[in-house]
Amino acid sequence: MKLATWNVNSLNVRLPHVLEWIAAEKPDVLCLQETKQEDAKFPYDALKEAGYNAIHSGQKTYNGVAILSPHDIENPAFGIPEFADEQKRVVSADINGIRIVCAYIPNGQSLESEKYQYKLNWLQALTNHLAAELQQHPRLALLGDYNIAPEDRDVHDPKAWEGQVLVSEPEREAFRKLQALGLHDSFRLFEQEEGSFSWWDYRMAGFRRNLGLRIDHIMVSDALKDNCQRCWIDKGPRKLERPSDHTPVILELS
DNA sequence: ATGGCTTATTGTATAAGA
Repeated sequence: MKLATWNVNSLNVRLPHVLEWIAAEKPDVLCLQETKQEDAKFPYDALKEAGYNAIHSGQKTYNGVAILSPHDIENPAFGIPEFADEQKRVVSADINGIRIVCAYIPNGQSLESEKYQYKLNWLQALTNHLAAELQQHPRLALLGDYNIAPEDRDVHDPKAWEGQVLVSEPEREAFRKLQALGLHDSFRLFEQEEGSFSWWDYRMAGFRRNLGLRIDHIMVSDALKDNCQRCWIDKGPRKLERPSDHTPVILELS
């Protein structure tokens, strides 16, 4: 079983890349973030033709999350219960006996911004919610754009990023709180190349120079840890014309 | 190297992303 996550930065623009990618990779689950479109515009038909069912929670211009799968998508849920949020950032469902949680964690903008406090509050609410979810669903995976580089080795130039969002200590502490629930960063269960990133700035030839961050993650619960076979980042889509600034992360489960 | 890019919007400049 192959699980994947990809921030597409507008599904309207990126649909051709997504269709091409699912045809080639045939993921059992693909979580998308930043679809940036209302549900009425979501391309259910094109995905169905490609053999994929989908659930989506979207809005115009910003945010928007979806789960795609060729399998049945059961018990869908939207958002974080008991955390009122206009922004469409979470969608969950059961697929092949695994609780899939697709999240687009807030960026935070800057440490001084109100959006940063929103990010930290949001992470706390997600963590509380997942603690309860894990009681109900021991087999759980949290996939998405976390907007957190958990360690310095996930940052191309830690010195240059000091004091920025995505790498700050409170954000990393929030990541460790997710780990404390018994969630494992599946990428780090395996030996990986140095300089492995999932996002590169559009500017400054960031991709060509590998000036990236690893901020897209697939965490799995204790019950799934031993099923992890391989986790990797597919840089292929980042090389296409008009790419998303993020590229897919994939986890193979036995 | 604090943005040189890219997205969206009922646009022709602005906001946001990371």
